[in-house]
Amino acid sequence: MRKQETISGTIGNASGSKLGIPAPASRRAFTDAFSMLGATLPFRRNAEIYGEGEPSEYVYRVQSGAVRTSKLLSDGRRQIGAFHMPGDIFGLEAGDTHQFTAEAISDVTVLFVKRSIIMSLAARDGAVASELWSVTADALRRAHEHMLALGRKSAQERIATFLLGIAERTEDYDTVELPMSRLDIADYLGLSIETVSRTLSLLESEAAIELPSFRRIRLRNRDALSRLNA
Amino acid sequence: MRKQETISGTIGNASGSKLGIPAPASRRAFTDAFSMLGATLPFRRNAEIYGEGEPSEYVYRVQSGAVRTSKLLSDGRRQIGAFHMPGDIFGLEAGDTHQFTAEAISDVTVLFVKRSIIMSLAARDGAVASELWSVTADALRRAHEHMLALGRKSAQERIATFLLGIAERTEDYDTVELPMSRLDIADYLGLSIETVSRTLSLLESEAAIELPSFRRIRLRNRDALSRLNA
DNA sequence: CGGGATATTGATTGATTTCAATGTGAGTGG
DNA sequence: CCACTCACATTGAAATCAATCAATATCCCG
Repeated sequence: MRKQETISGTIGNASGSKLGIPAPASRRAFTDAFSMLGATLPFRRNAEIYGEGEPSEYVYRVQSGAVRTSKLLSDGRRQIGAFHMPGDIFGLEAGDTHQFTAEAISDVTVLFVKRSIIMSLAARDGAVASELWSVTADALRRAHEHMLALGRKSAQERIATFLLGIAERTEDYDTVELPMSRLDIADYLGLSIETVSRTLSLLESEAAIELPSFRRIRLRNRDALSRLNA
Repeated sequence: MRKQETISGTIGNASGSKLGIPAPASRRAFTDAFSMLGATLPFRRNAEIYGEGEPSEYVYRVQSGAVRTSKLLSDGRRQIGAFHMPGDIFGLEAGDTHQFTAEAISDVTVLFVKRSIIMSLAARDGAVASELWSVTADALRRAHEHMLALGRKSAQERIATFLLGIAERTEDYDTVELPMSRLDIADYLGLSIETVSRTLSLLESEAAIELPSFRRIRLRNRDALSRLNA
């Protein structure tokens, strides 16, 4: 598998990013263009959407399901840069080839638009250009936040940060439905699956969370998690 | 090897970033605007240029010297996101407040321009908007590359990646003059200073590098380092 | 030529990984 | 509907890499 990437962060709602500049009315020019121009494409669980090193011809938006973007080292070690949830843009990168691999975590539907179309649209329409920048700058902010976790946080802190981050964009404020496997979480957080598993068990034993099933986590004590969020 | 920024970002020559779109003539519209409009400001070694959480009123370009941008955890653990060298843009972020602290590593001179001016310029001039996006997308690419190092690389691999990345943008292809301390390197690579020091010594004992003085490193065997670059 | 900051080196500890079973759950076919 | 199976997850024990604790050593500065 190859990889490339685009936006990172976590599950960031790319379209919700804010401009630093007063451009309120134009905030959705790019997003709207996507909705108008985008064609729909479905992918099965684990299918590759694009691979690292491939020409980056299209830009994507998650319609339903979840997508991971990751990079591999030559010996197979993997770093997931971001999980993309519905509404998130991915595949928008500097350069002509994807720096990441994008894969479907669950069955997903994406919208896609030719990159060249996005770019020429941006060249003509300042509002589009502005939102285009915002989406990228927001991804950068999340990437930086994640660097802090990877470089300086303990396993417990990384898990706590991850859980709170996911919960933020969940309907049910307290119960998180994870679309991704433990391995995905491990590769996102720079840990082994065993450490992820052990740390979740530990947090459960401390009554910070509850694990009703593999893919479902109930946050019982946000304060405890926030404290770990350093 | 070319001047690809592979690494860690840093020191990236922001103005040299490539668009994915044919926009050759406009590549320096933003950079040029900076040169025209920017006011000069000097900072002493270790002086703070701006602090995390402060309103992000200006955008900066390094004129001379080196700058680090970093984030702190509440207990003082620090992650340096990037080192900025002459020509690099920094301080350009999503949102109205800085997500980082920027400090002078050595005595530095920076150019700065009001963010609002940059933004309205971009709104009017597609070439500026395009380069603005490129600069940010390029920073994102480096951040992602660095995430891979922080999440998945060993100490030796991180150091090798770091050295090759810095050497890429050095005049003298073989001898690297480090503007930053071991502590800065450690906080950039997510290691302790002792591990940085030990790893450099190890690489020296393997004849991959030579350490004529604290701040100077000679690369004696790039292949050995590249092998570690995974 | 000192002196403090910065860096190296050594010894030890400790968090996380790795290796190794065991457990659990969802899907399939009888 | 149940049994089987395979992928995924948990748990345990041992090994390992890097952090921490602790002295020196070196460099740059005045």
